[in-house]
Amino acid sequence: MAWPKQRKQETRRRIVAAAADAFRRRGIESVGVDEVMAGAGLTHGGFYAHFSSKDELVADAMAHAAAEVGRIFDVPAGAEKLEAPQALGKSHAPASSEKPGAAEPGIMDVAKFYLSTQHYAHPEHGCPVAALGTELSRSTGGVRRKVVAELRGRIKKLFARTSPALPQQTRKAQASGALACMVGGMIVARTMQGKEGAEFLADCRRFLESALEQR
Amino acid sequence: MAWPKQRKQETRRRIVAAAADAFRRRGIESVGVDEVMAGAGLTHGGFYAHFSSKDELVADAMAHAAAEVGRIFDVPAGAEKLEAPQALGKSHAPASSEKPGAAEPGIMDVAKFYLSTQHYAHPEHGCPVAALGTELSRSTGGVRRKVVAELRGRIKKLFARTSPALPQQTRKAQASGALACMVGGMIVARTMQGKEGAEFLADCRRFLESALEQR
DNA sequence: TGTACATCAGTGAACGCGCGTTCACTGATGTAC
DNA sequence: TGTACATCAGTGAACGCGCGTTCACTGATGTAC
Repeated sequence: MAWPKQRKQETRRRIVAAAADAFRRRGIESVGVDEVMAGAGLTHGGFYAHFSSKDELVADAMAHAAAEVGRIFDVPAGAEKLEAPQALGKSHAPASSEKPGAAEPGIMDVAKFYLSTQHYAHPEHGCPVAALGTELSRSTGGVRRKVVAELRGRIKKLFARTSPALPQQTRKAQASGALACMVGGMIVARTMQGKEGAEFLADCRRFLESALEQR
Repeated sequence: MAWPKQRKQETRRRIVAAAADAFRRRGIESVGVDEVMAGAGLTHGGFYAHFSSKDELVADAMAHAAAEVGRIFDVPAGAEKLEAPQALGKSHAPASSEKPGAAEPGIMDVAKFYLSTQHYAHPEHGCPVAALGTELSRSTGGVRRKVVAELRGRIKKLFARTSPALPQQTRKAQASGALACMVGGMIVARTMQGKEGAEFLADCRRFLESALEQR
């Protein structure tokens, strides 16, 4: 072996990160292999030393993007403090669980990060479903499998944040409905752009807050 | 003039309808001019006798698609019966305002059509935002103007369906939040596909129903 | 320690296909006489 | 009523560019001796 064995892996990771960024910023179909490779500081010819096709890259990039925001859905063990994940750090709205020992973690903790102006302003580091949802809804094979698995995981985590006192069906509806509101809210807000979009986002937060209040 | 003067207009309308169908089914970037023209029973060469560019077609197709589903957002005058629009006809869930003289028209009447299994199964005749939202969120020029105007109109109409007894801000949050839930619900459901997606949709309906209940 | 060698990640030119766009042509239709 | 003509919606070949993919080559790095 003439090269450091882990160097190729690191390059691949850099390509995946550049792809996850570019795809979320400008769309999967609009971004070519050459643009991704340039984003990773490489030339396009080397691409196929790492991936068998653009589709393989897309699948990896979606997994990478999902992992980047996945943390905000995680249910903290016990009443631990919920850290703002790096990607969406400095949210304008501190999660209520940041008061340690206060209320147990609820869906609103997630929603406040998801529907934050930070996330709004940075699709390239945000949820891949919010950035690429309708493109992904038409995807197939490995890409679609990964996306659907991610969605299932999120619903499960949101469900775990609902009140155990409620009937199962209500909890499930809250988890699904809140996810829908988050995804749709971000997509519509980003379509509107600017202040109008930011206000739409704020309304979605208010709506969810009220909808998830003690029932 | 050697040709019936309205024939060209009819052909153009046919092209726009074929485009609105194809775009919503398979995405704007994935559908070529030749595919649209074939869908209208024509050859691709004739396209530029009707449109100056593909982008002009996209703008027209989005307006056509919006009009096709726009009716379900309309506020019926007084307590008139709300007809299921042709595009989403035979919804599985009859709108509550179909009981004439009963409750005034609410957001749930819209949501039941929007989140119906009919709409779920037929993106090609459904809401363009649900079918193409993330592609549209990156659009510019005439396309984006038309889409944003459509979104504003919908929020206005949903607002008009909220209870005048509620504070303005609550009504606005309900209109925006419900729209977000509808759009995101349909996008996520269609990504999941099959029975899983249909169940997700049903949960979104339950969530909205509960969230919009008297407050 | 120093030199020749083997490896292979990355380079850059090239290929081929698809798609938006152009254009010379056709042939169906209505008009003029 | 019938025939020649003008119009122009629609045809189909072609162009050019972008993009996914391939491939012969390079040159930086570690190893052998």
